[in-house]
Amino acid sequence: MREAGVKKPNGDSYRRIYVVVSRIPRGRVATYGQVAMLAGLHGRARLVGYALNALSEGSGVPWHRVINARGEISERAGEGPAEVLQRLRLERERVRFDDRGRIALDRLRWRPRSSRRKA
DNA sequence: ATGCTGACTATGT
DNA sequence: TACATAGCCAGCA
Repeated sequence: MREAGVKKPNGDSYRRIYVVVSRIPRGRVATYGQVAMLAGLHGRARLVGYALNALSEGSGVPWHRVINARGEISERAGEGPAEVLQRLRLERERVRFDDRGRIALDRLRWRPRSSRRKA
């Protein structure tokens, strides 16, 4: 049982995901799993990838701030400019990549107040 | 209905 | 650190 009897239309899931992604501040990143959890979809990280894939260009959703748990940009099927575009957009927000093309998640991961313990 | 695929992750080796 | 597995779930043949 997921959510203990709480009923929720699956179509609503994408919308929730977009809302969460839209909250990620500039210069910060979040992982697919993290977005899923914040959207009330714990354990359904793949769904986040699905939702972002369905996004259109002028959606205004900062999809480029979502990366995988290893701190890398996930590769899409086939080859496309999306991955390169994602890195360029992040670098423009001053997000740095190391030699292996990874981001220092410990340092740049977005920590919303709701999941932040007192300093 | 079944089976496969995919912008994923946690865990074990 | 890297690879293999199992779990995950929507969309499509």
